[in-house]
Amino acid sequence: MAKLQKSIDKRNALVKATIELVNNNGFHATPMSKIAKMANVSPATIYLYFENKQDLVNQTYIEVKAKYTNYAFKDFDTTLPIEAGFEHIWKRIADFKLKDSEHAMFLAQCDNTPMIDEESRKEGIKHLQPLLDLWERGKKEGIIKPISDYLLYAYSINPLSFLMITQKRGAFKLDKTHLEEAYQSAWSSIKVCK
Amino acid sequence: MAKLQKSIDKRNALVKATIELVNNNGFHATPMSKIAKMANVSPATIYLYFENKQDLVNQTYIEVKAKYTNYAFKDFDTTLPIEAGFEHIWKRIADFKLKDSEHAMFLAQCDNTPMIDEESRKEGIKHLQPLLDLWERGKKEGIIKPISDYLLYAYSINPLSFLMITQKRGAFKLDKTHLEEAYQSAWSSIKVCK
DNA sequence: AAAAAAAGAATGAACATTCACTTTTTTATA
DNA sequence: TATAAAAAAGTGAATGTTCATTCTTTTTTT
Repeated sequence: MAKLQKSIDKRNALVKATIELVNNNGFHATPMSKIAKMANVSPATIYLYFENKQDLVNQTYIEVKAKYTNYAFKDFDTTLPIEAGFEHIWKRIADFKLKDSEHAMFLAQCDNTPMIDEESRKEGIKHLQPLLDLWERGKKEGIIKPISDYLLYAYSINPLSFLMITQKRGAFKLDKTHLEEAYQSAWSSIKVCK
Repeated sequence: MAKLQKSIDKRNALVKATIELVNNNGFHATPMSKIAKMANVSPATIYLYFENKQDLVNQTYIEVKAKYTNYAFKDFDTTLPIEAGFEHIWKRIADFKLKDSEHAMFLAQCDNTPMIDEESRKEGIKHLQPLLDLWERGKKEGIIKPISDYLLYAYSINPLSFLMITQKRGAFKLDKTHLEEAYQSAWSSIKVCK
């Protein structure tokens, strides 16, 4: 138990260090030695927990992605009406992206780079189902536009990544008002408009 | 003249090779030696045209960004009504992102990575002014939502990057119909809705 | 005392950049 | 216009560094 405990702590420290360094320097400039130093561990120790650097990054990605989707769909009530259900999920995702920007930033970087194995990427996408189901239902009820899920995602969810990155760069700050405006834009873009 | 000609060819070949390799392998896995090989040039020659790797990447970024905005605003008529003007720009941007996906992909990767100097990044943003002017006018006329330009961009333009990447990964194909749907979503998200 | 975990130092490969030399182009002179 | 000296462009092979990974030894746990 003590042994396991200790191990998990080190593993977590390594994952945390990876996220932090990749966020600040990019994958191309985060050597194993720095990861080890930041996690207070010898470089050799990393290899007790991970096969190699790629494995470390893949596992980190999968872990962060899971944290993201868990947060997004926590307490989601599938019986909610479409708009309320969407608003709930949207606001939780917004919350995650803007408050936990360390993790969100890491995901954004992974999602736009050939840094992650295709396999791990697929692993990470799996958990979006509840949102897809909601959209499916919304299309049937004539509330959501009958268009590809990729389009719905691109317009209603993905903009949050851009806003998060922009905010992180200090170009502007997303406050409560902006957030409500953003939500309205997201909803306008996918709802059926008369 | 002959001399200049030759130089520009090599320089272009280097820039082109950089784009291609960074697209396929990521910045972290494109060594100068490969860039040189792909451009049919000795590694040492790169340093006749660029200070170092960072400089090569920065210059490539600025060049591609300029190509993008030039394309987007070519023949733009500032006297067009708001919606028609927006549609024109939007469709040109869509055209660029989907048809010239090599360049668009490179920009997407640069925009989400600490791969580019902050200075070069600023250099690249400068040329978006015509769109911002259009929005300004649209807000005054009560046609465009009176919200931050960052929000307008996030919802009406940025989704195209996501769609381009998704398409590049082979997950789905953006055809004519999708494109019209995408435009409608973009416009719905920023227009004032009664 | 044996096994597991961890460490620091070593290894070898890959890399960005520079060096010393060669080829090509330009310029100046006849 | 032809030619030779000078300059520029280009090269392949070093150079020194950085890095991922492994090896050997030490420390901790069982």
